[in-house]
Amino acid sequence: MFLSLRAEVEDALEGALSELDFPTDDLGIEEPPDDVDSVLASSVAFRLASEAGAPPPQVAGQLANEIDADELTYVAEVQTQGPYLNFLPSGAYLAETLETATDDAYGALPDRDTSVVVEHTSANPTGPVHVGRARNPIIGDAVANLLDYAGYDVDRHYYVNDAGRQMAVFTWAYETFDEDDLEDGPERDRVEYDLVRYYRKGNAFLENGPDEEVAEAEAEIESIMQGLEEGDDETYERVSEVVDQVLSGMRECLERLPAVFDEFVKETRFMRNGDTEELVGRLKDLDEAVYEEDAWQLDLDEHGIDKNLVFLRSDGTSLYATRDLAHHEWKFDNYDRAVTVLGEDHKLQARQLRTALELLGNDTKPLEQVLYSYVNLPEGKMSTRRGTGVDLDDLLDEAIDRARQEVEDRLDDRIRDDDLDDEDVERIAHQVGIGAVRYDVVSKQPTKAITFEWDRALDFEAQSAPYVQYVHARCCGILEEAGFEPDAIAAGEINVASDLDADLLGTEAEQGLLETIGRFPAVVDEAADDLEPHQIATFTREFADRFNAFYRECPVLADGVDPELREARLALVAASKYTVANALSILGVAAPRSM
RNA sequence: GGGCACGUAGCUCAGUCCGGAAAGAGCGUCGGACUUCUAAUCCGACGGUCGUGGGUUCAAAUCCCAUCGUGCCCGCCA
Repeated sequence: MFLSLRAEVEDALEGALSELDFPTDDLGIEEPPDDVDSVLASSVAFRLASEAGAPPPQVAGQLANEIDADELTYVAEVQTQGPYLNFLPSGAYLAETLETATDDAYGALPDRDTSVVVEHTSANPTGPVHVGRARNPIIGDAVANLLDYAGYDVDRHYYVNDAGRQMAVFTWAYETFDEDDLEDGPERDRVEYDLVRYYRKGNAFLENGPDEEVAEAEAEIESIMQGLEEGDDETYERVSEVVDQVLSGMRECLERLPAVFDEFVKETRFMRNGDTEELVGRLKDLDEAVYEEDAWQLDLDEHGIDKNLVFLRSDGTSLYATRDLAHHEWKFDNYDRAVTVLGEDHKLQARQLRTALELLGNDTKPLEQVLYSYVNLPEGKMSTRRGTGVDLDDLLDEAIDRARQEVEDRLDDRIRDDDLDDEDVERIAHQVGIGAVRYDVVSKQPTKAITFEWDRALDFEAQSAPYVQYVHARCCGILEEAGFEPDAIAAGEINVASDLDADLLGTEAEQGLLETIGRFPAVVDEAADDLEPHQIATFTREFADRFNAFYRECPVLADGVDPELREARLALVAASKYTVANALSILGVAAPRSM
């Protein structure tokens, strides 16, 4: 609805400008500050002042006179305030917003008939997922949800690095060492915690072991790499045994968030189907291809990248980057757009990838990257190989424990008489605990550096998930109290009369809430365009503020409330419920029925 | 050394792409509000040379240049 309003305002303003012979290239449309009544405004008058030979406020007046609000559907009135033009929403705008928003798909944009693959996480299958990487699945999942909501046809991919040197090392270590060789037991009863011990042991051995034995190990590792390159089935099986086990454990961890994938794409796929070999041939034919120190590389100096892209080692094996080129051509063949969520430390590689893809004749516009900066510990970087870092499992466990404690502490002074049972407590603990972790990550611009601190990551106060979740629970509480079935609320099947009178919602709190609800689809649209899910988080906070003001000032079910007003307010609560539930679902944060 | 990102209140962050309404939240501090749909809430107070210096503009946190600080990258690793 907001989108229609904006279109209408743009049209009207453009018409007025051309009528007065002013240029129409910049309409100066903006959203006014909170203390202004309008929903949209324009600052064009500033720019026209010199051309018009009149001060801005006078120009604004001329424009306002030129626009006949009676001919507009969603605009009730055009006012000037100094140099600004303010467009006030009409009753029809608010009524249509209310009607549109009382729908469980509110905020979802029309199908764009465009497919997009969102690749995220893609952590090497070397061990437990740690917090240093946790931004990736959380942001990635939200980006995918966001695009889905914005009308794209989304596939979520995890690209599995199962052909790199690390996996060869892991496979060798797994086959070479026994349980007896390992110092400690697994930190957790799950397969990747078990196997990572071999990986760490292997790496330590390669670093500090006796030279002769290390040389033998290196020879074995080299033969595994060669086997993979040649597409040897037995080697593939050996490596797969490690990869598949570790990956299954990591997957379980990610599902706790939950971050789920449509497909785990293994890079060996592009070696075994011949794509990599074919691609290497094409790379060698490029003008930029050079053969230096027995290795094939791309000299990208001319393209502003001073680091060569090595695509074939001197031993003839391909590199991650080589296979990733084949991987991306495959994406281009199968999707209209390709979005990758990756750490800022991969930025240079991303530039090399894009440039090489261009040189190979691909149009790389469909390829977009969302970059985030790593989460570090106060004492430094997290590393799977060295075993430094906080496991995501531990963070989630702690978050749930603290949330459970919170719920139990509050149990005694609950006003609401809804008898939370043990199951509810556990449900709330999970929803709030995990929600808080996700919200904390997804609500910030990904490019900002984060240093991990337990208390900060698990702060339930602040501008956190529980604050927004609580609004949802309040909506549900009111709806339940009004007689709607909890199950229907959970399923989003709240049926309120659609012919009710939005004019009844006349207070500032009600109008402000309705206007905020009306902006939601536009926020989804813009956030999706920018690939910035944190815009949705910012919106949920503004929305929660508005809702709380309404909650404070506008009783819905109290005895003195007129039945018609009660219905209208109930519809507003239902619309609020859908808005906040859907916004939270984009963020991947649970919307609790009660808390 | 070079490239990229970040720098807004004591702390954590919106706002920056696309310049416009005397800089907005939360936490913390201080003071208030539960016989009323859930107080994980709300109201009020205190708190800011938007890193610094220049420039462009009627107008700069926002654009340009320089500079300082922090992070990341500059492997035949991923």
